[in-house]
Amino acid sequence: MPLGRWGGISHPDLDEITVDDVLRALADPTRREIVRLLQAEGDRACGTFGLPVAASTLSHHFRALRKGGLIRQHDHGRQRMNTLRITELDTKFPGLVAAVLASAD
Amino acid sequence: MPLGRWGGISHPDLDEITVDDVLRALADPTRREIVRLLQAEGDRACGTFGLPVAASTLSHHFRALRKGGLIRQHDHGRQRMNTLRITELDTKFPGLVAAVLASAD
DNA sequence: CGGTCTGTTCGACACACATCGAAGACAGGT
DNA sequence: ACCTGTCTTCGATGTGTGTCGAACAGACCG
Repeated sequence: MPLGRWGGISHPDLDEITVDDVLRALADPTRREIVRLLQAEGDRACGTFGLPVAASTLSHHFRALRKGGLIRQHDHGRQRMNTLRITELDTKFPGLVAAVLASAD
Repeated sequence: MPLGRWGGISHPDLDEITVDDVLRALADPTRREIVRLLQAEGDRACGTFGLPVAASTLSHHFRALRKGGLIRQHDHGRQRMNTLRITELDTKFPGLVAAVLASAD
């Protein structure tokens, strides 16, 4: 009996997040694009990014961002909302995310 | 007839360096350590980092850093010197490398 | 020239990862 | 109850990458 959208989404504490986590998460262009859109236009559901990848791939990227501490997720009806943890992250890695976001791909 | 240390080491122009190159290069802890030591203690030869990896692995990492635009190399006698391209990089990706270097692993 | 030191190249290997389609889980609406 | 819309999980696949040892190239020194 496989489980569907389960788990009460788990987010790492700020203390647990390493620079390695963050850099590995940001080392993918699709994920950087997600983070950029979140910063530019605010919170949004997983399906509302117009990215040229399959839904399952998208899901994989969102998990990577969540485990890397880049985003926070919470369910809202049938959609899953994403929020940038940029303020938190900036206290631990000052300027890191901002510098990446400022750099066009 | 394999070639040895050949090629007149090739470095990418600043224009060619993408944020993807830089982030992929910095996404490895060994390479981050190399960059940190270069920033902290200045230019040095490949063999003078006390890193727990084989020489061939080291060589692989230096090439990754060079192709990613992070360092510049030039031969000096039998050793190869490494220089951080931090000033150059900072004009293109302001604060990026500094933010990474400021974050302890 | 022969030996040594430094660093690179070459395979080979294991593992991580981006990608996809198919199937499943849940929430809402009809 | 059923269908639909949204997202996740699973399994498979291809590609990338970190690691190593062995062999090689070139510089220096005796």
